Amino acid sequence: MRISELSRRSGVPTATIKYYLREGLLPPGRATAATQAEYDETHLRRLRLVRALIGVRGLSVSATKDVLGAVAAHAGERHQVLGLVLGARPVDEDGEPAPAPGSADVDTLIGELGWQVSDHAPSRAVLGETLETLRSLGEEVSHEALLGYAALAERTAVLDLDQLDPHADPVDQAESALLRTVLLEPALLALRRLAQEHESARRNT
Amino acid sequence: MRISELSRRSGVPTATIKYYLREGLLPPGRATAATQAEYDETHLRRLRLVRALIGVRGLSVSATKDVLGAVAAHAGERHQVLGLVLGARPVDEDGEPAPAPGSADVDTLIGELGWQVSDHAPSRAVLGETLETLRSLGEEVSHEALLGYAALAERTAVLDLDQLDPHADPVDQAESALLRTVLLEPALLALRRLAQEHESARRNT
DNA sequence: CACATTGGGTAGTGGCACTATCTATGTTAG
DNA sequence: CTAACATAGATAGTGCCACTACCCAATGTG
Repeated sequence: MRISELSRRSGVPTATIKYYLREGLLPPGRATAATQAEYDETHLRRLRLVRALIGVRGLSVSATKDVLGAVAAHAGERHQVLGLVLGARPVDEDGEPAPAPGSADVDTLIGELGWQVSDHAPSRAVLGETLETLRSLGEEVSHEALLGYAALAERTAVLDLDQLDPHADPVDQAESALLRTVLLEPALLALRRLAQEHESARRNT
Repeated sequence: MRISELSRRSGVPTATIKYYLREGLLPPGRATAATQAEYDETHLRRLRLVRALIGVRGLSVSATKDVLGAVAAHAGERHQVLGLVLGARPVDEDGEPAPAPGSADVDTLIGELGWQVSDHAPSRAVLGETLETLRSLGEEVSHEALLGYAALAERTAVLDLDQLDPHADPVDQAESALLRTVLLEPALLALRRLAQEHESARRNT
């Protein structure tokens, strides 16, 4: 199909599609001539995926590019992909591992839980920073509470992985995992909010 | 204290503080003269809170204003506050309840769980939209899985509420709840990512 | 009473996600 | 075969947002 059909079927203006092509969010079509290119279903799917990541989850264009790049680079290594980027901190100038400043607290917690995660997982830093900020605002999260949250996170992760189709090919599986990891985030937070409202009402009897 | 001290103690430039004052994120100081106003510790705390919501959680300035306004308006009605705005959809032009398009799925789920949440909780819509988007991408979340996530969300909420100090005054309690609800979000998502990486590695033996 | 500081207001900046326009081709209906 | 229309690719422009810089009259301060 040509760009106008891609646009019509996705609801995304052609100008925006061209923009995504320039930014590398969408692979170029197969050029048939100097001013003609052919797109297929994979482009359409990718475009919808990009829109979902940007629109539903609120990722920036560059973060979206990083995420998609990570999936492409590590497809087949599911756990790598799952631990990756996403919320992520900008990497060092030189694009290297990034020191992972992860506070001692976080390291201790992960050790206690027996979790095996790579040293430079950006989530370590996110976790550390968030807890540090809360502490500075006088809202320390106790170690026990943290263990409780971690246990629930672990069960959530089990649920996440149970939903992957083990027969799908690695690339599809990685993409599916990505989609569910990232796009379910707003849903999980919404569930928490609703549960809080319910629980709070319950306690106030 | 005067604005320069507020700036020095918070690390926020005076120009930015003035901006927040204009935007209503920070209440004006007590004016002592035409070109002089006095700020106190509550301003400092509020300023740090604003910075945390914007910086750590990534809320926009206007969303931050809405959140803080909601807390002020509903302090004392903890469950109202907890269910409120936050991630939120922009309200209708007229600022009314907003129809809450919440899909039938979501209503069913909430009914099944026996949760008591207000009809116009924005989280309903967020949840519905997210699930709908995933479905359109061919990643349907089964009803059973959703029930599983909801159960975990409920336990998370219990943990959240357990950490509130029942002796604190309602306003402080509402603020504390807000802080923990909103600021813990990145931390909870980070825990999920780490848990996914661990669980995925574990399964791959 | 000289002078740096402040409150309040207005205008400017840089980044981001598009969006519009232009040109040199291509395609296609008649 | 050609006139009308649709690209691809490039460049420039737009609107919004979160600041940021500057200006002024009015202070407070040594």
